[in-house]
Amino acid sequence: MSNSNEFSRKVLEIVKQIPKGKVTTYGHIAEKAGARKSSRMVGYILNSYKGDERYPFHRVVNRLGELSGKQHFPTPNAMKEMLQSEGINFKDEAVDMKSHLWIPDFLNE
DNA sequence: CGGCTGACTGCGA
DNA sequence: TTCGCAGCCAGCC
Repeated sequence: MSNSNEFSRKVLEIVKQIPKGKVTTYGHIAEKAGARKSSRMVGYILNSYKGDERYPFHRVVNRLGELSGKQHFPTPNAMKEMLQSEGINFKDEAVDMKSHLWIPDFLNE
């Protein structure tokens, strides 16, 4: 299997594991998927799967907690509303990373 | 075939 | 502290 397919498979697998009420970052996903420097590819992959309700893409934010992917949801506020309905707190337009950051766990493939 | 873009990030000036 | 840039690389002209 090609590296790119393997990478996207891992990325999607990790996204599915993000617990409700938590978020993680493109960088952490990329690192766990085996390509630390390809955080940008993570967003690219999510974009190609957007609309697929099997994955909680709204739980992926940038390293500052900003909703950099909100433009890709049906409405501009959809992403923030989904997160808030899961109990996530915001400081302005950014997720409170200090209490909601979830880091992919190596014990939980 | 070549250039540009993008749901990002870390580092150096 | 803020700002620019290289690295990443699959798609779309």
